[in-house]
Amino acid sequence: MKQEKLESIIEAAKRMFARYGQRKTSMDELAQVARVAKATIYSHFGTKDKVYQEVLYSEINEIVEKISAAVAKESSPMNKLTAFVKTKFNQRRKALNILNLNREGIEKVSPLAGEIRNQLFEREVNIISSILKEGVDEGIFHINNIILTAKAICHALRGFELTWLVEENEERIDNYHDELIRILFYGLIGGKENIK
Amino acid sequence: MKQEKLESIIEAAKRMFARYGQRKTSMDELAQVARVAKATIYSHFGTKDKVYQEVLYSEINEIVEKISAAVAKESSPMNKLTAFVKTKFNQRRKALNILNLNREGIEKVSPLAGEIRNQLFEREVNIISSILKEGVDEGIFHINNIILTAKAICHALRGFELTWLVEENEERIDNYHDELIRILFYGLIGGKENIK
Amino acid sequence: MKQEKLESIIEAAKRMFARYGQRKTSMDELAQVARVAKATIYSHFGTKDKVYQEVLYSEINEIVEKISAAVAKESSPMNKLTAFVKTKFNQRRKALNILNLNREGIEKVSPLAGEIRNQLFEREVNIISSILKEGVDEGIFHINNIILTAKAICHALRGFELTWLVEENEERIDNYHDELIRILFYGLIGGKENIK
Amino acid sequence: MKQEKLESIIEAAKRMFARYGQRKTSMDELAQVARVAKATIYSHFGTKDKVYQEVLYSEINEIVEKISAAVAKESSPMNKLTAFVKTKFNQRRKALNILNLNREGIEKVSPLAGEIRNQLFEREVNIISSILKEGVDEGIFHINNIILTAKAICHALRGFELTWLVEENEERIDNYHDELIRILFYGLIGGKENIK
DNA sequence: AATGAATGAGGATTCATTCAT
DNA sequence: CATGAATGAATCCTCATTCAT
Repeated sequence: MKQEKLESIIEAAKRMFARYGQRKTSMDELAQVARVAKATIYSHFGTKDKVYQEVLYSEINEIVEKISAAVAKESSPMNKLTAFVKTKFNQRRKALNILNLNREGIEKVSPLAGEIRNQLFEREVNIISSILKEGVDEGIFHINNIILTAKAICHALRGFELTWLVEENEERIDNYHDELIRILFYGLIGGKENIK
Repeated sequence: MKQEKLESIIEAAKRMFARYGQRKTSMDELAQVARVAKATIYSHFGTKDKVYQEVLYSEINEIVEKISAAVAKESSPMNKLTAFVKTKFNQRRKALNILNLNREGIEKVSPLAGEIRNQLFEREVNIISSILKEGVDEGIFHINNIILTAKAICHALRGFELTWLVEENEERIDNYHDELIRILFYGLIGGKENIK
Repeated sequence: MKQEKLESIIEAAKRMFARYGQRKTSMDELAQVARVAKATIYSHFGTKDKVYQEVLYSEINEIVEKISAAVAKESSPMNKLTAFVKTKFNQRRKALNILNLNREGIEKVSPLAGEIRNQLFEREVNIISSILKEGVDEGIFHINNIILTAKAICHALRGFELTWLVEENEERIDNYHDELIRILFYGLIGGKENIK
Repeated sequence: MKQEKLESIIEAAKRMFARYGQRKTSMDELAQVARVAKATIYSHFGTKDKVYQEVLYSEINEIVEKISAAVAKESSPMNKLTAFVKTKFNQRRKALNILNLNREGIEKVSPLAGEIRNQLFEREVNIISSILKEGVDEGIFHINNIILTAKAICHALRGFELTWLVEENEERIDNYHDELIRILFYGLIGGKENIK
């Protein structure tokens, strides 16, 4: 397929899936927006679901890349963790579909989509684990089970994803994140008078 | 409408929406399962969405009731917080539709559903705020902005909801929760050597 | 469903399936011809195939009825056999779809259709068997295996069905039938000088 | 076109048309099975129907050849007739598409296909006619109108073709054929006590 | 000659909703 | 109040065929 058309389809799919979700995005409209015949999309992707998956894969790769890069720039575990959270949340606009995965059915919409989502989760857990281990080795973090803690943090962070598209006020969201980071580091008991 | 039929409809709706989601539950099937004519549902609820909302309202009321009761039983803020988390997650089987709201589209599925969901969120934030305030007053918790912290915690907890239906292993989920609670209290830096 | 619309659908289906075959008859056109909404057909029949089967059943019942009646009118086995053949072939215009079953795919088009077709075959075999038995009892026919002979005759008669729609000249077809009947009674060796 | 590719296409077409019928065999699949680009088939054959016809021609030629050879081997008219029937039915596996022509639409599938089919019919009638004439000349067969009788026999034989692919039990089919041959020779009245 | 790409024209089926009885 | 019947609007997908290279 000509690169031009293929990109047009993917681009349109990214936008439309993001805005309307997998279910509500019809192949008719997608073809219209991509300025391509519907059958052209089918000749290349075969299924609506395949198009969706393609978009998803592209997004999680981009996210992980950006996060990894941001984390690598920092030297202390605490800063790395902060960088992780900040970067993850700043990627929100470029990964609207992964987000929607939280808002639309997962297995119900696309069986493979759940798997893709889990892939992202695993990779995030790996990065967090590395950071935590580093912190433990340096004597900064005090954790018994690193993997478990990493997963708990990733689960918790996922909760914020849900807010991204609903809450309009960016500043307020950032405040939540700051607060979450403080809790992560110092807990409700340790206090946060030393932070920032 | 006869009480009997109405209950049959609601009950069927709860089960089917929970299992298939709003979108994938057709009014045809719903009527069939409820042993009622489709038009009967319409004559009473008017819209598929209205049926859905009725189910959601019923569920969030039940959840908040249970959580409030569990929290009231405890005396220390720390135990109250723990009770909150445990109870919230134990309600999962009785509130499958609220859960699905995280997994299916929100506004995309039902405009009002998002509002209902937010209602639950607000009520949870209120409960958490009360607990935090109590802890601050007693000098146990060290927090600057209580509301902000409460919201951050609620957001974080929401992340775990997503896991409920996917993860099969209950025990593992409980471990995550324990770990999260520890982090909430002591943070990554404070350690958790004093807990449990 | 109102009798009126239902009949309109069945009638249109009979005509269209007969003319275009199951595959080439689109539900869109069928609905249009029946002056009914496409969904109306689906609400009653559920599937294109179900509509087809309904038509088929109706036709084989009519055929068997007519044949049975015609056979019952005759007294001698030879005349009964002749009546069978003549009547069967005169029903052709009223059972175009059963005919088409020979010309379109059977299992390939509709799994059940093959079964329905076989049903007709079985009933025809039964009628022929009765006639043959009568003839044998009266000492007119000389046959070892009645069932086998009945089936062979029915198979052979089926071959003529294929011609019905292709051959235009009715008279010529009738000649073939006369010839076939003579062969059936006297064979190639016995000659036919005594007949008619 | 390279001989290799052309043969690959024809061979694949024979198999696929035989198994799925003209309609259900898509050019996409055919190209895939033949390991050729779809457009390659079109550049050579022009139309799906042309491919089909090519296959049909090839098959009827083979059938007639085999039948003629088998008939030529026998000397008595009765044995020739028997050889005709046996050989015709033994060719069934090598001429699946001609068979399918009885099971799929004819004109509806391919306008020319009907003609090709008739060609086979005519050639079969010619062979039978020759045999019958020989029998009449030798005083063995007693027939008034040879052509008519030949056609009637061919029509009847066609009825058995339909059974070939449905009935699984070969032995049972052979019994029907024996029975048919007996009827052809001796009729229902003449009896068959002298046969075999 | 061979092909990858593109497409127009359907085609079956689903579904929320309305309405006369 | 309850319902059987009817429907318009979508929706995903298939396929024979064309065409530039």
